[in-house]
Amino acid sequence: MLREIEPLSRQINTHGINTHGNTHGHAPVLPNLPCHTCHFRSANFCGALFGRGGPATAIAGKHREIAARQNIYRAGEASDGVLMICEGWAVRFVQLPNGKRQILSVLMPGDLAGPTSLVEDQLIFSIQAVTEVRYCYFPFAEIRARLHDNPALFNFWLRLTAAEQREADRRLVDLGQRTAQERIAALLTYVMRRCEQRGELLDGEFPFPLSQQQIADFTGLTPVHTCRVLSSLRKKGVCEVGHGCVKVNEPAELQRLGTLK
Amino acid sequence: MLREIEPLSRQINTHGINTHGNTHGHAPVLPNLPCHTCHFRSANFCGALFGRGGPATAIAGKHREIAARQNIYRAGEASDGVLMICEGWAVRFVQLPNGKRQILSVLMPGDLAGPTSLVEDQLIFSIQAVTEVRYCYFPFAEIRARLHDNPALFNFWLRLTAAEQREADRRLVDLGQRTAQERIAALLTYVMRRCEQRGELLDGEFPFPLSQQQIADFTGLTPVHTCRVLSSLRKKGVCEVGHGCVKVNEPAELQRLGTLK
DNA sequence: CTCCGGCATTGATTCGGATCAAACCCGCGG
DNA sequence: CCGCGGGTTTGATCCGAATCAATGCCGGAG
Repeated sequence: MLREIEPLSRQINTHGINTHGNTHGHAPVLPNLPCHTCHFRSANFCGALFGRGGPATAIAGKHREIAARQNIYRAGEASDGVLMICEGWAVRFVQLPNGKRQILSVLMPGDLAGPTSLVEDQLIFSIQAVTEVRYCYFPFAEIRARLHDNPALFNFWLRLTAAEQREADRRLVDLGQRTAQERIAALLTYVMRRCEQRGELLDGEFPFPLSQQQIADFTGLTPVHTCRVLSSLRKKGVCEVGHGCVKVNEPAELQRLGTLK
Repeated sequence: MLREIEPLSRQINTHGINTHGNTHGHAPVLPNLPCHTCHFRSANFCGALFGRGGPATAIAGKHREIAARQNIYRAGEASDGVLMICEGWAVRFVQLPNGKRQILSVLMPGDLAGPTSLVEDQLIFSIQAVTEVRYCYFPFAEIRARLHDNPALFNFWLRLTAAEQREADRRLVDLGQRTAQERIAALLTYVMRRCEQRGELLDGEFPFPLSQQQIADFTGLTPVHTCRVLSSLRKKGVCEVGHGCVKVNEPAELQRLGTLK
């Protein structure tokens, strides 16, 4: 059987959740969750930003929370800051006029959403919470100012943009050259790796809150065909996907399917 | 009739051209083409890098030249610098083990190749000259050092990475959601726009040295199907592609085909 | 408990693009 | 002048994924 992913709500905040698609500009700030209790206080971006034990309040990253399925950011809105996912999953996507959508990337805790948007601009993508999401918001001006006199942050930023570019390149190859099965296997492998790093991979099992529709939007397929591929993977005994998580029985085989060619 | 694209060779250098697939590390440096004669001396990257009329030699960007079809950079090679295309066209692509390739982006004069690789790394893509190419090479260390005390360069860099990201996102949508005709129309429109900016769009006609095979590799299609789509566009009277250039009869229609949905 | 609505599943059919194959065109070397 | 070879064109066929459609499966509201 598949382990359930526990909804990370509850103990934090069940009231006051934004339920009508607001942007981060309107999502409620959580007053009782300052940076010093945040999981990412000393990791990745925040670690570089704050330095070793420096005062977290210097650059007021504000924690906010938003319910699943709500938009965190909508394409075209004014954007004067960067946000980091602290808890939960989100997707960065482009909404097409004909109703289709392309998911550009999956955002997991620690990820910055649209980091290259350090330049104020009309962004073409939107961001939507997949699960309930707690995130943190940093104004451009603060970051840019600090990039100059904070070498750690500067290095982090260069590495980050490089990594984003490389990931985008990889996805381009996926969508341009690979079959449905390969794309889906690649996605599962990618998420598995990331969960492994976060210590969330237990016995081949890891949380996976994306719906089949969302997998389809990510891989450029239809939900129907996505379902068939997942069924096929299940029949082959490679893995099972559902109920908010994935159980991988044959990691090597999954890896092979996603890397091949 | 279609206007021929004049080979930009000749008056510069017909001897000494690298004809055996070397990397920039081995391509001959052109001693007689210092920065002060370069077309891009005061534009884009170089403009920001050198400042207003500052000494071009401070950061010795070295001009090199390479013949069409040769590799400028090969995936996996050590990379300790950034290169800028000064003259000619190149493509940035991923070579797959099964012989297929995915072209990630088309590089035209003024473009930086793999700019996000300011971090030394194993790059997953290669770069190949489409026409004869003259390019310029800048070591990472120099650029990084100058990013700190050169606000113009710093801003340029932020804008550049943002623009790259946005372009990658757009391509992801193309490959994930659009039909063959739409992808090809989008490519032609993109190149037309860029040529227009460079003043190379005359009477709907602009240089286009990509082969059908290369268009196919860019769009994730087969050369055969690419040919069919081009034929269809020709029959519709929208545009003609061939002999190194494109003649667009109905820009609005081409635009529509590439943007639609 | 039952009804209802959204997601997942499965089958039948269609269609866009790949693949296979043959001819064609044209520049080039001999 | 001829023959060669790489890229282009066109036709016939195949296949992967989309589309259309029906059924099943919960989970939540009443």
